[in-house]
Amino acid sequence: MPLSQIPNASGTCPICPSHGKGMCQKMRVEDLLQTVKADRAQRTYPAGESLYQQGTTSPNYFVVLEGWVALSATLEDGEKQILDFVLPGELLGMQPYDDASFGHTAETLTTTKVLVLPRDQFDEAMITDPRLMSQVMRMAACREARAFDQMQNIGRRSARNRIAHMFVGLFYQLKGHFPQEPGESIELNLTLNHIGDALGLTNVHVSRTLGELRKQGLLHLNQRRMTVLNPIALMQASGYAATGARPIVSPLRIVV
Amino acid sequence: MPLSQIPNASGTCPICPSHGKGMCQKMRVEDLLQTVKADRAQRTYPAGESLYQQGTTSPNYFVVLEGWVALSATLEDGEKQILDFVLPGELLGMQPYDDASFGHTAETLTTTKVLVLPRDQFDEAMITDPRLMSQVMRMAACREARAFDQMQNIGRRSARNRIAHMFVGLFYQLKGHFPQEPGESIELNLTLNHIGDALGLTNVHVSRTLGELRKQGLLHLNQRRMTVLNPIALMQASGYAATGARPIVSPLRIVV
DNA sequence: CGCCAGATTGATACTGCTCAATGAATGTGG
DNA sequence: CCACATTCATTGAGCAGTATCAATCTGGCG
Repeated sequence: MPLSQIPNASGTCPICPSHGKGMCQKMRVEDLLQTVKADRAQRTYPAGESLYQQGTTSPNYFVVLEGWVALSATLEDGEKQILDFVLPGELLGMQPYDDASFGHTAETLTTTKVLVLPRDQFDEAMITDPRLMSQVMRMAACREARAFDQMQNIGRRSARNRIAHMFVGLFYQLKGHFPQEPGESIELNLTLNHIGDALGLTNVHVSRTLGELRKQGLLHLNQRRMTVLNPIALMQASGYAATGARPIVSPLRIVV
Repeated sequence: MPLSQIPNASGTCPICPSHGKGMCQKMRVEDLLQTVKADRAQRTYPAGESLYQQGTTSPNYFVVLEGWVALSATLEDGEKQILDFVLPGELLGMQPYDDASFGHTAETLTTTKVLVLPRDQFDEAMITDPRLMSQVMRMAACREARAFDQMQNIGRRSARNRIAHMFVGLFYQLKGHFPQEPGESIELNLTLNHIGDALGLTNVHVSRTLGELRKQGLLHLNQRRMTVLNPIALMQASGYAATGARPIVSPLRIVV
């Protein structure tokens, strides 16, 4: 039996390429809690706090239920790199070794509601229920793929194209499709500093480049809302148009 | 029972931070084959071939037994980014969805011996044997961590420091410890182009920067052999000295 | 109203890239 | 074993893209 056909999650998600084949799935929080045999422990964080910090360990996994979380690392010289944005439905806290300390910090960008899952119980549940483990494994593979995508973006694209790529990726994650009509917009809970830290640029340069994109009529960013003006040109700049590749969306989302 | 204590792999590895706690393990190929119920199918590739290619699917997983493999992606404009170097003992071919196509190419840098594992059988084995799956999951988490490390390197360090970081990381993976004595050396099966593609630099700039590092007496690269001249200064430049973090080594290695 | 974080803009410096020429090493066929 | 081709590395000159520093502007909020 292929991993994908393990019957566990209920419902399919309309976004991912494997739509309808049972791979991209939604799991209900209560089903998860039952599998893990854990009580519902929800916690709400204001913007700007950390779920866990670089260099520490945590006895919990977290499921993001609402809000945006950024994974970031601070280097020896104080430079910060944002590694990934985590949107609702994803699981945080996986580690290569049980006692490993985190190599990055998970900080909230908005008010964020998370589900707290004791590590012991969750690990135990994965052993007794391979269906769960296989889904977590897929999620891990997905995160690697997203990290690879980011590496290409940072390493090999111009500032202009980096921004376009990131924005289109987030657009797709949030809306479930590529930008098509002029005027479509998403809410970006990000400052220019966040964008710069994610893309290996300074906030100053992000500002200039956004101005350019604006002037060229590709997109518009104002008050944390990004509006697409010219979807064709934006897709072109993002790099998604040429390859036909799609942004990577987690194969599993955990929902209330 | 913590995931780490699932008894499957035999032997511990002397490298990783969890040494001796049963987490970083070696698994023998014959044990793996027995678990997977697969025949021993080995294949040898000359340097410069691909195990699988970006945009395609593969019905196999691969275990690298000997040689170096690079994971790389080519962008719409032909620019190439090397995403990771895969050394012997690691498993390749995990995917977020069953029918997903690869977002990157796995190409051999040297003559490479790999073990070929049919995807169906391996997936099946992971379901029936959670011990195996848990180890693969850890490996996936490790790969994410390594990707994160690379992102920091590319996004936020100078060319000089990027090179130092990468070389120290590879040194650690190969030798099991940080450079300590002047004169210690490793074989890097890489051209300057490979190094540049991994670090988001041009081969020209890598050449210049290596010249500088040489002149400053940190290290020396010649005929694919990197010799450490000043371990202290090199560690400083690599960023490992300041944070105390260690290069990420896979928690599982599959050996003959 | 005043404060403050975030965004914008300008001037200047620097890092790393491009293009191009040359040199060194490696491989190939005769 | 040599002549040649090919790939890889080095070096120089000039340029492009991004950073830095600093000043100013804007909008939200106590």
